[in-house]
Amino acid sequence: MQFSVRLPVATHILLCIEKFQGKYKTTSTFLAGSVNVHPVIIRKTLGQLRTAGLVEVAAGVGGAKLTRSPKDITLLDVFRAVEEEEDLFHFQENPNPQCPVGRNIHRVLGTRLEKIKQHMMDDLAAITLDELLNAVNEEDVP
Amino acid sequence: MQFSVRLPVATHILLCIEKFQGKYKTTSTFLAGSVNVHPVIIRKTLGQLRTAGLVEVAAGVGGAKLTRSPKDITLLDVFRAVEEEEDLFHFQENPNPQCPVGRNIHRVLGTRLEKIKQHMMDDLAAITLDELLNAVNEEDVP
DNA sequence: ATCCATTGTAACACATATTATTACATCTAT
DNA sequence: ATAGATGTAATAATATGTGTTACAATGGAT
Repeated sequence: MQFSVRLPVATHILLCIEKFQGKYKTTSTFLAGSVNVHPVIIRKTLGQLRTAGLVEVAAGVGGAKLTRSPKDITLLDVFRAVEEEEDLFHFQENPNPQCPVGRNIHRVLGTRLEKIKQHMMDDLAAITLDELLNAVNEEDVP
Repeated sequence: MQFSVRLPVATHILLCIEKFQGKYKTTSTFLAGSVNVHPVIIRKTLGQLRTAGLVEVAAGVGGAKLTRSPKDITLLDVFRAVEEEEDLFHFQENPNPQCPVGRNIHRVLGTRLEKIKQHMMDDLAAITLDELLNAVNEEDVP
């Protein structure tokens, strides 16, 4: 079990948009060439990022740009843009209410797993696009 | 995207096994009645827990018991028993190596996401079956 | 020794989520 | 108007998760 490729792909897209701003027109086809996915996947993901207010896409003419500084965009913003808001773990629907374990498991385990998810969100919020871009620029191994 | 029901179900099973030890024979059918899943799901999960060395199952006669104290079983043990060992996020296979973002994204983003997964594992390791059982016993709302 | 409840496991069915692809209406600078 | 681009729906292919049936193997009880 692992999270889908959407967060990594969306992050890749955002990094490219910023990195190539002013140098290339960052169209879905251009971005697809770097990420190596179908341009429609790029457009769908850009749509999610646009809905989340992270990018502006030039309809018709093409190309995208960030709506704010990479310093002010975190992986949590990206995560929320492309993933559903839900519990980290899926719970069994109808445990037996006549069993002391069955009638308490969701609350007892759920509250603890919720904290773990919160930690994950905090960790994602601590990573900015700016940090990633600097790492890409500085640690580039061509 | 969320993790499957396996960790919660496996935890439920372990709690029942300990809670009802000596009072009921914890067969797959008995456990299935508390969790509310098909007995075969219970047997499969018990098989994973057995492989991980967390439980002993009495073949033929039926019933299961923990191999060690609930104090010494953490949710990380359970997680590892029922989930594959893999990255938290799935990465795109072949990003463009000629693009500075494409050729660095996996390393730059991957190392950071790996730390997040490690935090998650640490959090899971801090929760024992004993703690959960106490919570179930003490906070029981019949 | 046989019986019977139970486990272990394979096989299959089904639903859902993910990713890839095609198609096409719409948009906008030129 | 045209050309290149986006937005989005529809579809397909694949993978994963979950439910179910079936049955051989196990081991205590009789």
